[in-house]
Amino acid sequence: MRLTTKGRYAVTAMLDLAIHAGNGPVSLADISERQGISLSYLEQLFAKLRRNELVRSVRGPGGGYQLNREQQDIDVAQVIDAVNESVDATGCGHTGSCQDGNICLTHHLWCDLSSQIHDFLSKISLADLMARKDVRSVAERQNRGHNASFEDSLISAKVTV
Amino acid sequence: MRLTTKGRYAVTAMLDLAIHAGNGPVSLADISERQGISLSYLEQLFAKLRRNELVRSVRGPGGGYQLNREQQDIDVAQVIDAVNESVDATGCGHTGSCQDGNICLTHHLWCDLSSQIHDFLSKISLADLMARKDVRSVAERQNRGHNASFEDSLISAKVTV
DNA sequence: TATAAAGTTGACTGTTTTAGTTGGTTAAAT
DNA sequence: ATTTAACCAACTAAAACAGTCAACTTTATA
Repeated sequence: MRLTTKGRYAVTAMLDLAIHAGNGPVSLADISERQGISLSYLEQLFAKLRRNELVRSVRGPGGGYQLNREQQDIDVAQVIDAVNESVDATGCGHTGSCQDGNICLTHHLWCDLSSQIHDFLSKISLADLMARKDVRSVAERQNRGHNASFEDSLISAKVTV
Repeated sequence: MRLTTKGRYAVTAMLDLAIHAGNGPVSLADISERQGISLSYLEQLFAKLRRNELVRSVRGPGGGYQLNREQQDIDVAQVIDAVNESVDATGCGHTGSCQDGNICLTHHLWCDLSSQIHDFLSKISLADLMARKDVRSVAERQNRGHNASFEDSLISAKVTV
């Protein structure tokens, strides 16, 4: 199991997409600038996110990416699964052949851990993240830092509830 | 964050140590044979486990390793922390400087996940694992497979409760 | 229609980690 | 003295990570 910047970047980028939705497609260049993630690396990640039908793309000028489902229907586990090869803590991929055909001494422990993590992450949707105070204040800071129009910011968007 | 064979090996080896306690020190060669882990790799792992005072060693013939505390006082999180550099899901090591000095959009999410995992793993002790049916049946199989005396097996040991 | 913005794809690269191996040295029991 | 086993350090092959680079295709718009 691994959770590295790859999975973190993917979730961050998807959240950025959710935050800046409503003004049409969001370009990877914008996400790159706001979140400090290399553009070329984002391209790789979004190729996977698109293959997993979490986002859809619009080509040409003014194009970019959009969420392919409602914010409450995309959870963090799905995003990480899309770019990583799943959050599996076992060494055998749940097949149970960890020690030459048989299960190893700690097989069930890692199964339990895997489902624990997956449960936790799958219960958090992009909508849930958007609602969090800490997320909103960071988003606000990021919008101030750049040439974002006030219209484009989290506060003025319909997100304000 | 990463949980690979390194951490899994460490927990498996510690559990093997717990299972075969009571017959004096357990040699790494025995663990290597039973659990299918390279001897030299075990040496590296046990160097860290010893530095973290989870095990103590006895040198010379008949020597080996023993748990340095009671089985119920060693939990899975401690073992993984000893060989890995902790189960931290953040990229900044909880410092909060993920995006040039400030926290990134998803910082708190990874903090939450980290404590979730740590909580889960720290509540499972070696004694807990020993009590599990699946662990005991695997241990039994492993003892049958080798030249282990019946005295040495999990069932005949005082573990039977 | 030319141009520029943006996605799409594939190959490549430096670095780190993993999972070992090799080859020794010490310490202690026989 | 010999053997057993812990200790230790250096090295390695393979993989993954994080990212770069270059060459496309699609599409809006001037």
